[in-house]
Amino acid sequence: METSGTMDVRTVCLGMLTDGAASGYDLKKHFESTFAHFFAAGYGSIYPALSSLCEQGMVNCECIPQDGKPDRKVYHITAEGRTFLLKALENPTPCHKVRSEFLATMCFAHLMPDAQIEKVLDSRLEDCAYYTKMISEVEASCMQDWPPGKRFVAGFGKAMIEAMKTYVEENRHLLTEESASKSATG
Amino acid sequence: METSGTMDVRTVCLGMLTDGAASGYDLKKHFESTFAHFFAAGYGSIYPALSSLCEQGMVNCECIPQDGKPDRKVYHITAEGRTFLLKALENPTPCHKVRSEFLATMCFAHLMPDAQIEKVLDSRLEDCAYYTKMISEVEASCMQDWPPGKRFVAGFGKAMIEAMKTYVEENRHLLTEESASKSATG
DNA sequence: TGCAGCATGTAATTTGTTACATGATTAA
DNA sequence: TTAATCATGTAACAAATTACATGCTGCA
Repeated sequence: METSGTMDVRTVCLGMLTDGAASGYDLKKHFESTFAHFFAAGYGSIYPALSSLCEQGMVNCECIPQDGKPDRKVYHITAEGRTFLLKALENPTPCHKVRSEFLATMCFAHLMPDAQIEKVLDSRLEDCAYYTKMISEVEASCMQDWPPGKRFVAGFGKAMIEAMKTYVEENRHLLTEESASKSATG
Repeated sequence: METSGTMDVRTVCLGMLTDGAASGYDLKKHFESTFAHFFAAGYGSIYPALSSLCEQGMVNCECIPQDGKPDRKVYHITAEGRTFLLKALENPTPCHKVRSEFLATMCFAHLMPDAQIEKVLDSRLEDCAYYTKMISEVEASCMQDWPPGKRFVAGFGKAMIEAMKTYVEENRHLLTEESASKSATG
């Protein structure tokens, strides 16, 4: 039985190309903006992904010569590519995985000095602020062009980041000595 | 310059052993319960991690013979292991990564039939329910033994999952034809 | 003078997943 | 009798990260 595919870097690149032809460099920008909060990919996976899609006829490559720079390679999705993408989208239970070294670290907060814990929490809040700002910016610049799915996804990101920020702010006191002595004496 | 380590499977296993000696099989249970919402690891990474920690003197292995079953190998953290763990915890900016094939799929919802979108959303809510229940159960059974960090982490998981559930329930209507025709006619 | 941006790619390495391999005990 | 739990591990594979490699343009 042939199962429906997974949304790996290849397939996400293919999906991005349904919005219009683009180069690997262009796709990287999407991974750094709209997709940044839930799907990471660097040139080291994007370029091989596009080559492989090309070999398999999922995309066509248009080489645009440039002076000085390497040829700009603009990829267009093909009919086969669309079919393949639709198949990948058929998976009824796509995963949503979290891999958090932050939480793994906080599990052992009792082994850390308070100042160190505070730094870790502050850096997490900075990260939240970064993503919140970034999503708001991309929304402001191009949300009107987006299909409903992308709006849903951007809103999802904002909601999750906001929840993270709120939780960290409201519960960080649980992690420090101050609170330990308070609960011991209070 | 020697940078502070990362919280990979090895290091998380080492951290788990600060709670008391345990076997690979025991650690797997932690990965399936308390750590499940933010750190995945299977036997294929746990056993090699423990072997490698043993070789490097981070842990000692106590072999307990059993009838029928293979020897139970119980690992104890050593002083060097503790030093190494503390070093790993020094990273002031531990990452929190999301890899979501669910959101990647929803980006292309406009290419999917409504029924398919609904299935994907329902499966996501089921996943939320699973994690919520699981965290509540482990909290009920052993939260009193936990250091504050673990309580913080469990609460974090519940808050994030709750936020996800709420967002999906309140915004799923944005993704279907029904809403598209409503907004076109309304 | 130097850095950021444009623009591509490969190769080595790291990391983790999946499948394979074994086999007793116990409860439904 | 059949599935789950206990209990370990390896080998092949997949996937992605990092470092390497090149080189022009334009801004500060």
